[in-house]
Amino acid sequence: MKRNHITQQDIADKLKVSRITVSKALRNHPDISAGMKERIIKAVERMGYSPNLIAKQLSLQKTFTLGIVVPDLENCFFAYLVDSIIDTATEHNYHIILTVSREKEAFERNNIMNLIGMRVDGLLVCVSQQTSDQKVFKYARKMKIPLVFFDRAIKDLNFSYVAFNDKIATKEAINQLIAGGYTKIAHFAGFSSTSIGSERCAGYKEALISNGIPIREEWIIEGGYEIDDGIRAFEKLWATGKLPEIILAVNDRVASGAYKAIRKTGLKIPHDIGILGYGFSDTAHLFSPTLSIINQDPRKMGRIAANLLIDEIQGISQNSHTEILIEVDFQWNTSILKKQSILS
Amino acid sequence: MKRNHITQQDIADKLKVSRITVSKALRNHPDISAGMKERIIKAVERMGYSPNLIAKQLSLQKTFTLGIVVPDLENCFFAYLVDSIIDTATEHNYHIILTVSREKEAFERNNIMNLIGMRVDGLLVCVSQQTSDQKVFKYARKMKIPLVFFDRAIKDLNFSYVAFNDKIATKEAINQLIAGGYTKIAHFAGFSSTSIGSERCAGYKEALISNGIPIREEWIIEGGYEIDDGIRAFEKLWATGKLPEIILAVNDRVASGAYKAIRKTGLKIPHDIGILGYGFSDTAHLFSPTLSIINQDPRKMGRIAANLLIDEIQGISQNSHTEILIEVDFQWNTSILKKQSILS
DNA sequence: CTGAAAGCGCTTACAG
DNA sequence: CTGAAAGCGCTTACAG
Repeated sequence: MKRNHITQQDIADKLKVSRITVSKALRNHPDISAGMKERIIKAVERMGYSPNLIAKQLSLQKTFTLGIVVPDLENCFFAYLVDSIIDTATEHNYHIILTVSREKEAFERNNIMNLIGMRVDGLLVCVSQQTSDQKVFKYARKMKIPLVFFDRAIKDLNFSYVAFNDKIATKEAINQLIAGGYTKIAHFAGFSSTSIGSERCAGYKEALISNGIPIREEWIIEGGYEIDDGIRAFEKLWATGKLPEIILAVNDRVASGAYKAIRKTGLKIPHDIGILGYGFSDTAHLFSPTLSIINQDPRKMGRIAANLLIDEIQGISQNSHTEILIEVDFQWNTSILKKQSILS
Repeated sequence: MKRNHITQQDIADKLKVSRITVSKALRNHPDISAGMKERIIKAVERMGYSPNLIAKQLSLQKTFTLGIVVPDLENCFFAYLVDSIIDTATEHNYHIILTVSREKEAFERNNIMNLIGMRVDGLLVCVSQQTSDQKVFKYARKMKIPLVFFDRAIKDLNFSYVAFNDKIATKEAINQLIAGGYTKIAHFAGFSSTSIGSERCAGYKEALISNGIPIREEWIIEGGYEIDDGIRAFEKLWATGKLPEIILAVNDRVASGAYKAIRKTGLKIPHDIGILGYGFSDTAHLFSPTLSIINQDPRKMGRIAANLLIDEIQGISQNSHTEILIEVDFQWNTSILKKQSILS
């Protein structure tokens, strides 16, 4: 199927000038007279000219395109994040080529090589959980392609990265709960083998210890990251017969599972038991009662990562090894009761 | 900042052959001997050659890239949809350039013109709610760029489109509820000015009428599409003192608002009142109890739309004006009680 | 103020 | 089996 695109040459022919004149006029080059520019602009509109950016990119050796690799767009956190990256990129006149790795190392490698082939000006990568081979990243480094990791990073490669300060945020949130009069806090944890799981759990433990509250191992229930894991975790807790005042769930899906399991027993949230999760505002408000969260704002992360990358591309931030840990705030919603001492 | 990319010429120089030989060897052209191919492949790996796809695209006049325009990626429905488009595109070796219109006509136009400038092989567009000017779409048509609308379409332009069959799905779902013994069904509607709002409401009314159930205007509460609209709608309903058995909420956010407002009154879902929403499985299961839905599967829509577009690009489906209405199924989850008559 | 030349990195006929 | 020529649509020095 033949397309109908007009070229600068076509315009030049029509106007009986050289195509260089057209090219210059379109870029508002001082060489060209105002009158000629006007004639050319008119012709461009009349003829429906759309500049071939591919050709422009090839000749400029710059694509004004950023490549993104996310593990999974079905995770709404990443959707918000990508949305925010697109916002920031668009502001700076960059396009976005989006790829998904499905948490598979092979896909990730493929995606990155493809993006390099497309000669993106820079890469924004959240590494898959599987990734162990650093070859493709070393290749990007060798090719001097600016790359910024977000959310998850390979630390020993000296690329810039942006992440949440999970441990500190967790400690801070638990401190607030304790200050609010709570002492019995359980944790539905992820796997200690993942950085998310271990960081969050470490924050939980440290907060308790620093407040002189003994850690009860039976209140740390390692499970996973899905709804069913939250259900199972609560069932396990329920079976012990000793309930905490608060459950800290490792993410919102686990929190949702906890909601379901709690409801089944007839207990009421927040009156009989409170829940705290990690997540972000929009999802938290879908819950009823609204889920209290250690609030990890994906838009903030997206904006920071994209700006960092664009700065590196434009050579503003010279030596590409910046580490940014985003502060996370605690959002106390209706899934946890405020005790009297707090209200006053 | 200078990149370090190797070109075919570099490889040719190293091997003392012509760059055409290299080009042919890389495309596995029969002209080239097996021995030479092997030497070249080796050199490619040793030297870290990554083919410049931009140059390839320019010379082939084909980019193997699809352009997407969605109104908003923060709507998880679109996130799932884009994810599925990427899946399908990747299978067929297409890249994705993703743009977001924020429901703004000007952004949409800009995005499309940019994508055409990037010479995407085809466009996948969900038009913004604002869009009234068809100029940019007529331009795409004139340029013979394959375009497929999804979810929302401009019908009188003869482009292909894929949408959900909202009206029929609604009727079917309500029929099932009625067959299950329910007759008192209220509708928290969107705006009748939007196609989504009017289609769904029309399906609701037709189902009641065809079952001989009178329509009670006070049970059709027009509001909006957000959580707060669901809260307000239930408060209005509650104030009348006459509750239905089931509420049909125009989407999952409105359903979530209804959950909250219902809980506040002390009523229990599903025992005192049941809820049915439009949405998709993953979000529905976050609710507790899980939300019954008229199940609009975004992945299905994404896959169908992408395949349709790719077929048109490859000239398989010749005359680009296919309309596909996706059948929607009813997913009966725990937010609606199954009455005895159904269970048996 | 206008234009001819050379180049970006690839590919596709064509000739030998 | 190998390579020289022309082209994709743009841009950037350079010369007049």
